[in-house]
Amino acid sequence: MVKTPYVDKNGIRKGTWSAEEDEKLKAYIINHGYLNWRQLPKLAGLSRCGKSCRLRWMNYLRPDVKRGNFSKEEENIIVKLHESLGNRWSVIAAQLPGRTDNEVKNQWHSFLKKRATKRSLDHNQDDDHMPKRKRRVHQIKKSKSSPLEVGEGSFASTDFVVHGILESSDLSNVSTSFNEPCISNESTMGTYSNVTEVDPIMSMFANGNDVFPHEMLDESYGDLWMEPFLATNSESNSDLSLVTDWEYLFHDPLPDFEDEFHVSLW
DNA sequence: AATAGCTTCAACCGCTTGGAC
DNA sequence: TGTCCAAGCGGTTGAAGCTAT
Repeated sequence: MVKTPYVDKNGIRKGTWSAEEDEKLKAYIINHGYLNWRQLPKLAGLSRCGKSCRLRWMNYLRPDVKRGNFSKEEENIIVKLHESLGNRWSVIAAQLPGRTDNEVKNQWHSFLKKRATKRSLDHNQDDDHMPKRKRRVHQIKKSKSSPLEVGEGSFASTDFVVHGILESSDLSNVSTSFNEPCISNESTMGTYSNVTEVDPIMSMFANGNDVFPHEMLDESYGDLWMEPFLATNSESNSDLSLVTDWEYLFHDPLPDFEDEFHVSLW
């Protein structure tokens, strides 16, 4: 399952990483961090391009990468998030501590896609019986490359779009050896903190509830990436209203978490 | 046992984004 | 405002491993 190593015309090594290369990269990053991926291979004594080094570190070498099979809970999260976010693998992966976008993507294509398709078909049969509830149309900042409209799934044809999902939440008790920027999206996600509490939403989800709360934030709540999403207790709910159209999104009854979160329904 | 077809997943490629100037 | 560059993201590829015949 590996690509045969070779050296391209520029003398850049490609393909599978050797154990020696791994060690060099790891040692360099542990000692110096990674400020400039393009310079890094030179400084670390590697004949690789910076991109390749970055990928190797992010997807394989960094200490908090979780190896092994996906749990049922993780699979459920992927399916649910994919329903609302589409192929935004890095965003989805950010909700799965220790999992990379590449892993999530591979898992989706090799297994979960079939499951989700089946689920979607099942749900579509029920669409006519859905409760008609008033829905707010969220305006989204649409980028050229990553439109947020959902192109597939059971609600693709409606007026509903997801404004964004709060990504700054650290949904795990992630601990990392380094005080590095959050790896999945350095530019927007801040840093890993020493989070010791599991997010209640996630713990609820992990505890077997087949539901996942999506929060659609109104523009007025500010930059969605900057908001401290962790409304981990009721004290914080005055600043951050979590708005959801839960049943519409997931065709599931709204779970009983209104005690912990301020949930607005229309 | 041989082999064809399928699955898995590490790695690459090309495009987009965002910051600096 | 436009250009350049580094980093990030998602799609795709390729080869080993697995399974069915």
